[in-house]
Amino acid sequence: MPTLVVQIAVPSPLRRSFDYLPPRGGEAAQLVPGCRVRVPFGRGQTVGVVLVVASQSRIAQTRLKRVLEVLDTEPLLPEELLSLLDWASAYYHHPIGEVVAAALPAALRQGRVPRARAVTAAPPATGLLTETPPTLHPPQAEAVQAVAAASGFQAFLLEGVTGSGKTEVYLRLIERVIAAGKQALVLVPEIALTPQLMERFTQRFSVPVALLHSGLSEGERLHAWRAARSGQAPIVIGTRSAVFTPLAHPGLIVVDEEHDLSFKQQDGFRYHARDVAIMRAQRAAVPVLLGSATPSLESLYNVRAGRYRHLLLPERAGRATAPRITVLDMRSTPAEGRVSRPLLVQMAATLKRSEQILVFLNRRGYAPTLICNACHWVATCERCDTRMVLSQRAQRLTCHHCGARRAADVVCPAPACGSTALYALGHGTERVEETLARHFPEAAVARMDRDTTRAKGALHALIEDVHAGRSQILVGTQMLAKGHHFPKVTLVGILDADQGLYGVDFRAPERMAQLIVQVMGRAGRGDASGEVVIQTHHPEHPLLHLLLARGYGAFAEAALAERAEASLPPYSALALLRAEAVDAHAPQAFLEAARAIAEEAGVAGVQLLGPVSAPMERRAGRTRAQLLLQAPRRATLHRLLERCLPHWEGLKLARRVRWSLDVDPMEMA
DNA sequence: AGCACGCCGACT
DNA sequence: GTCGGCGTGCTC
Repeated sequence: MPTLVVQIAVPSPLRRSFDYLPPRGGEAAQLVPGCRVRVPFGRGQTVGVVLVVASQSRIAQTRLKRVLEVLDTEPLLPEELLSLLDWASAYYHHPIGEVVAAALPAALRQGRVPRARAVTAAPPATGLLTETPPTLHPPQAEAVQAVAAASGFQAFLLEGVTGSGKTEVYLRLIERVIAAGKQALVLVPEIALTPQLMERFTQRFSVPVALLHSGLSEGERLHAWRAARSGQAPIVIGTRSAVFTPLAHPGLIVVDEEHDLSFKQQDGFRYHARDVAIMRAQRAAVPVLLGSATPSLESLYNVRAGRYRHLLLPERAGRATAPRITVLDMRSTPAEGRVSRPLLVQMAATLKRSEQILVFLNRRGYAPTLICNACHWVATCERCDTRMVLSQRAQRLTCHHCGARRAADVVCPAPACGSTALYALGHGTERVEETLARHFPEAAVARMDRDTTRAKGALHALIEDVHAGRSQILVGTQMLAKGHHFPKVTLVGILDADQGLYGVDFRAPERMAQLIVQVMGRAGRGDASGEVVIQTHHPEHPLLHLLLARGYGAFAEAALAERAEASLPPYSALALLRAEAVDAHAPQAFLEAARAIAEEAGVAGVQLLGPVSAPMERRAGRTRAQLLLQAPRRATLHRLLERCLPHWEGLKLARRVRWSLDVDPMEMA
């Protein structure tokens, strides 16, 4: 009988699996891929997941240790999911142990044996539906038909503005999936959007819905995870990490708001849940539906390349008219604070009609700068290359990058100044709220940003106040733009439409366009037609122009042409090697060594850009630098990364910095 | 990443 | 004479 060797994913930052001998006794038959095992590792023990049972190892037999215990009688992670995790580990060049860990609730990661829990039998409903679905309009019916007709894997991009009925398309498809005895996995960008979707689903269907997001307790998470894995929950809704939830009978994957940046994990295992969802659907041989009013340029590119099928939902017929748009050139428009006079006039008229207003500004706090009038000293963060943001009626300074906070200065601390003429420069949501409250004393002004929604239930309370008419004006950051439906809002003001447009990030125009379109979708959802006021300092920007004159499709077309011209994604593949350290020179030194290794790797066609300082060089007391790797073809880039990583890891300098590799970076900062 | 081993300064 | 600093190496 040949000796078996078990390859195991062990939770460690090492980019490899570990080989073990089967346990003593007759447990070998239980060593099925996807089962958890307890193994000796280093000094102690740890819990790993069986990846492969092989006949031999590259490690000398004598060095192999034995599996101590098999924790599961059947695989916790099905084959389909293991293969996906393996792909993700290779694609994102992230350690398999950490990737596998991302697919398990903490309780199971720690080796707890799942106890069969008494299943509370759902009150057996007579049918699948608890409400009668509305009639589909023809484009919706066509979309449903197209996806339902897919046999096996096929990717669809469902494009439709707010109110065009994307969710109804999801519901109809899910209905079919459930009727066929299968499960639907629905991914949403944020926790805040899960209750709304949950409500739509529980209103429509009389089946259990498993909800997975970061706000759950460990117990709740485990429960939902098991309901998904067992097939007991035909509908699984979740944020990013839910893309790795095992499903007994996968039937459909939906990625709602597919363009949203929250799908990209920004630390550790930097995967993009939308892209992982595509790969998962392929492995599970099920259709995948990406929905958005403002599809990412990547997805539109995939439509062009014939990889995705484009399903378009035109604006719904019932809607009065598209919102009327006014663009204001802020270089020549009088304003009160950040709010232009024409917008104030429109606001007054809207309030008079007892309608509601959203005011959007992507900057929280009172003012982004506290400055001395006498010597021009500016309050900066000690640990970051940034200014402290003045908050809470000028009482406190906060750094939005490292979280540092202190009392606002009353006297200028600059040597030999001592002036008391310190003033707030610039405008954040808090200050705009103040401006509007002063200008419209009779109206109730509310603010919705990270600061006012931190507390549990605060977001819900704010939304309720708008719905109940207790707030007439709502000032907020981009969280305003996401999915909340306020039927009585007829005016939307965007105070800084062009923010970041001329910055370092090549995705800035795409984000601006998405934001404008999403915010426009908030205006006039009821019977009244809406108005949108866009304030900008760059009304001549060609892409902004195109967006407002001819819509998102024309914008995307032009933006893609620019990307092609500059050989930027999706016309090339990027990876970003980042490094940071308290020692100001270590990151550059590490990246230079990394670059030298990459140059010697002998992979033609990869451009190495840098190392350069990160856009904000110092953050939280660490100096940051980055090296950008760009290749016309993804395969080329991967070949290079595969060759370089073992050498990068082996660098002595690597131990002196915190470094990370970001494949398909979404933010260059 | 942890965690140990290993070789040089301030303490009982 | 020891406790402990973090540089270096290893994890099947």
